[in-house]
Amino acid sequence: MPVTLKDVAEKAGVSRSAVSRTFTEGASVSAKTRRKVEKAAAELGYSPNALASSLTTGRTKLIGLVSNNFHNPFFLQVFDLFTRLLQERGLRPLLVNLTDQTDPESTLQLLRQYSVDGVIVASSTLSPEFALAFQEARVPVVHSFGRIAASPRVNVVGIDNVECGRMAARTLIARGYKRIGFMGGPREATSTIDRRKGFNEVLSVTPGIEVTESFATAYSFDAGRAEMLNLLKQMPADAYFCGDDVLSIGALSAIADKGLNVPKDVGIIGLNDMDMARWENINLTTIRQPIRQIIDSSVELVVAMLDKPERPPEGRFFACEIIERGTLRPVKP
Amino acid sequence: MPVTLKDVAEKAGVSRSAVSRTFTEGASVSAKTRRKVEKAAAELGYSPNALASSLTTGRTKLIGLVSNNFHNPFFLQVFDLFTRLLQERGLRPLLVNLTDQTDPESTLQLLRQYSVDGVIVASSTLSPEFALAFQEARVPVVHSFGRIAASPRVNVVGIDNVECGRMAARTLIARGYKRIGFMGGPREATSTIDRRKGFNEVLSVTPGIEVTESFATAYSFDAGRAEMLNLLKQMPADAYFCGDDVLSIGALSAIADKGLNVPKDVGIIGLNDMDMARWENINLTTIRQPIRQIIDSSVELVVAMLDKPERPPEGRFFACEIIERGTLRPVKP
DNA sequence: GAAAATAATGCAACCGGTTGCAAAAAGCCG
DNA sequence: CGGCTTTTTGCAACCGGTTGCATTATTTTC
Repeated sequence: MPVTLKDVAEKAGVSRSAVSRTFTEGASVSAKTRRKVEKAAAELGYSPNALASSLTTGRTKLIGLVSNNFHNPFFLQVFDLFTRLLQERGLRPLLVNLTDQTDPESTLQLLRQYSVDGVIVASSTLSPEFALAFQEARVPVVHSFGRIAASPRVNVVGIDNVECGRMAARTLIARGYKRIGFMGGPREATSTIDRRKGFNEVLSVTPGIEVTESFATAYSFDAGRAEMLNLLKQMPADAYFCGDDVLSIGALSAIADKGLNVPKDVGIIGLNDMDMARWENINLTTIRQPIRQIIDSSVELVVAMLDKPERPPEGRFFACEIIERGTLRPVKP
Repeated sequence: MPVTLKDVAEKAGVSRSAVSRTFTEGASVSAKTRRKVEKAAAELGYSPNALASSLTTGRTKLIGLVSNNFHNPFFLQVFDLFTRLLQERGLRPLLVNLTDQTDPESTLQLLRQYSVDGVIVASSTLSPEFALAFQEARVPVVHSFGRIAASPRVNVVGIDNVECGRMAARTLIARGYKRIGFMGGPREATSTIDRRKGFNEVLSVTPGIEVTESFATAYSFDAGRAEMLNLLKQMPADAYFCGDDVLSIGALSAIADKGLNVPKDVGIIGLNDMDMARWENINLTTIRQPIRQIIDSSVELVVAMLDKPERPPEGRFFACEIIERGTLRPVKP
């Protein structure tokens, strides 16, 4: 039923090769032939089958977009940007929702069956090993929002979470908070581990600070709220560095429940600067992750891999900045 | 470089057909051959190329997932569910972000190039014509969150927005509100048109009610906030039915800014019951859209179309329910 | 205007699979 | 064990394209 190359060739009175060349960038076709072919193609409503051509060219222009963060509104922005940027380059995102299936094997196999040209792993919770499995299978891969490494074994684009931990600590110290809490995301997430490390690194060399720590079970509102409700049962700290923004918002709701005031009674600083953080009824002080740059760079990197698959892995990390809003008290004069 | 059917056939000492049959459900292969083939395949790490096989079978198991709602957090839930349900059935979502490109032609062509088996259009703002273009091109299509029609020309799954408008109106009347506002989404969105219709239908036959109406420029926080700030310049109504939840949250932030109390000074009812609506610091009274049922049903319908492409178009609509939370005053005793 | 260089074209093989068909192998029966 | 039925197997053609190569047409050059 769908119209093929052959149909167009017959209608235009030329060979199949001629039709194929008409639709191939930089192939040799005379103006006359091209005209005939284009006319026939338009009349028949022909458009070339990308999958058939991929058989010989070895390129599908499909990019696997793999994530396990379908509950964090921050990632809607991530998907929006990724899909737009990929589309702009003529690439097509094949979306994979990992749910709790974090073993790379089955995903690798799936994406191979579809001959994706490359893979983007968008996750701040997956271990570097996940992306590494693709790399080892010689599938071009970039881990976005992944863990920093001095000499990465796989392409990674993201932020320096250790440095973010330091920034958070310094910020809280500068505001004069003395009893400070780390309320991390899931214990095993690399982002949690790294942020905690940087955070403690600074606080441990600062005299007169009392540090506590706890972990939410997920990067989600409910987990943040539950954890903060728990913390509020005893005497809470003066201020918390929360695992991310959505966790922070959960914590804020718990604090409001208890009738405490933010930032007077408890201060909160988040991380991500998701769209919602600037909403006036949330107004969260947070550490901004330069999402646009991260995603731009990830796409650029995966495209570079397509052209040069043997390109050695690279790590690209972007600086974060503190976004001052209303959930921390002002710096002491 | 990747291992093919031929490699496996040679290693196993059988014909290519034998290998193909081993991996084809219900094909005739002896146990002995199957064993040999599976052993060879495992050793070589073979997995069949889904795209090559699609050439002859005519099935890619790719489903185009098309949306223009990448800014509404409600749709993260939508994408989560769609991808999970499709994956469970062995289907692969090819994601298309419409941005402002709402002309179906280029999307249709794109999805044809990739020979998608079917298409799901997930949008409450696109006109029915969008999905219709696929239908007319004989591409199995389902419009999710689309507009209700008595005898639809294309498969649609969603809610009855007119009835939702009525529900909202009745709810506000029951609470004793007299000065009532409709704060719609984009003027041209079918969902806006329909909700407004049902809303006015009820209010126009209720004596003693004063109705006003206005429209936000998008289903977004900022648009909701801007519109409400505008409304608050003059004397606002007692209660508003807002286009959707994210719009409602924007409106709530504007109201809080002005120092007014919800629900005492102004009442708000939204629509969707997105995850965020139940967050304790939002606590939005809203009309719940049965998202799970809608998406289940959409996937089921698109699968049914794959098996029977000539299936006549069907409309499936689900009932909504009022979710009482904190943004409307209680019913008068 | 003829020879040489360049461009355009079609043939045929190939990409990685599937499948109808006829031949071969295996199973069944008396 | 021979004849008959059923199952398994390989051959070869095909799905919808691309591409190297040899052939033919066109252009350039003197």
